[in-house]
Amino acid sequence: MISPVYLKIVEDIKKKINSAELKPGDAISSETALCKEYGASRMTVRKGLAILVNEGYIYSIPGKGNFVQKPDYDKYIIQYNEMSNSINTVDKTQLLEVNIVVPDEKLANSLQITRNKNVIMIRRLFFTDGDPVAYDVKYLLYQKGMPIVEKEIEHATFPEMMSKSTPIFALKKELTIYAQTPDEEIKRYLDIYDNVAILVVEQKLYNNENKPMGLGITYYRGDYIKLQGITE
Amino acid sequence: MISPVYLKIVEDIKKKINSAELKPGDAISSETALCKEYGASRMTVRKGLAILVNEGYIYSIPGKGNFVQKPDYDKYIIQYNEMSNSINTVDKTQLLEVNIVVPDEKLANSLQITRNKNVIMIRRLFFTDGDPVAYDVKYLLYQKGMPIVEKEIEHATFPEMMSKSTPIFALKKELTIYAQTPDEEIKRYLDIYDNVAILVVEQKLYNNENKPMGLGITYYRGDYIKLQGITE
DNA sequence: CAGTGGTCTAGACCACAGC
DNA sequence: CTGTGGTCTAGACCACTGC
Repeated sequence: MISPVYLKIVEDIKKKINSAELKPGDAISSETALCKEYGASRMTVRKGLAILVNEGYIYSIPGKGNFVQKPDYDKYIIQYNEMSNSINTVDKTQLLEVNIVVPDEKLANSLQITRNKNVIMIRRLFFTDGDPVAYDVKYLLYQKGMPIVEKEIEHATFPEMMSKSTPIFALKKELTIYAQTPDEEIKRYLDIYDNVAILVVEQKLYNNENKPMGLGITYYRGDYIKLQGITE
Repeated sequence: MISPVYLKIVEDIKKKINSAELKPGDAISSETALCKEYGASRMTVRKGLAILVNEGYIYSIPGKGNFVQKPDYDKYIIQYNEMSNSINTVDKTQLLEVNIVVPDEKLANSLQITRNKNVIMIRRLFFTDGDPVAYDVKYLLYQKGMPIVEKEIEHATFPEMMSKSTPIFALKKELTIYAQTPDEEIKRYLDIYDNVAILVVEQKLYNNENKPMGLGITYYRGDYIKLQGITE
């Protein structure tokens, strides 16, 4: 295997950390020492260390040295949009309603607007293998370029709806996940007769000034849908 | 503001991307062009570009150039352990049972072991403000150095239990989140008389050879607990 | 072939830690 | 003061792309 020197440095130090030869808080050899050890220039050594910093293995204190970082046990990555995640996929959607509504107090608070502003409401049903698996409601602040054509809305995910009017890179999002029992309306939409729990996922979109641009709430049948997160 | 040249380069290019002046797939000025534009050496320019690559703004194709990356809409970060997440905190725990058990078929499959291996089972209750909010069950493969002292177990999170025997950096984890209705046992433990949905979070720990080392299942009262994820 | 990015060097000056 | 990391330069050679 031919590979760059800086990757060799990265691998060696990772091994030492994973095998507990180096423990959190321990100092790494200094950069000049690593230069000698690998017969490399300082920029090459620093390139390797920069990768370790980026991957969360070490951190630097100027004037002191490089040290082993305490890992973040609790950080998970979750791939989610309302129509697909790492386990489930929605294969059919049905548009129930597109309307301009006046927000109630809770919604106005959530979107940080006054109650005299109008909001676009979109209600949809999601299906997998012919079964209704989720009831989806979205509230969007109206903006120029916003899609109000039904064909554009029916199959779009939340960021896709917004990206018509806001540059995609500028969007920040927030997920809130909880469980609740279904009300009568949701039971009707999701064909629920027994006792089934609902997994609720709220998506909130912000623009780059941290102003809320939209709220989406998706009610999944708890016996059909699972979410999954993994560590890096 | 005094700041390094490479950060100036990063900010300038980010601005162009966020304002949609540069769109996904577009080429960035070549490295030599950026050198002239900023009067900087190539290593300095490349340091800036490396940051943009790392943050997911651009990607490189050797021999061709640097290009604007299509952002990953659907990636969320979630901070979770069974006792605290970004919204809720457990302030009291009660150890119900520590025992050696023989796994049933489902558990044996999940841990990829044969049914004649013994497994440590730990059952706990979690409280917030005096109310029982979660019922927690863990199954651990027995290993040398494993804590079987009740005091060590009662307040420990899952990775803490394992880190006594496995280097912490070597642990990979997986979360599965779903909703279900409580069975009688859970209703009893969580003081549930009405119709309350349960938010179930399964944690699975793997060592660095991707061998399962433990399974944890936490049953949260749906009316008490929410999880939250954010985009980077 | 010229232009691109990927790796690497052997220096330099700076700010900061700690003695 | 020495040793540390942070920034930066002005070159170099390589492999790859596309004409």
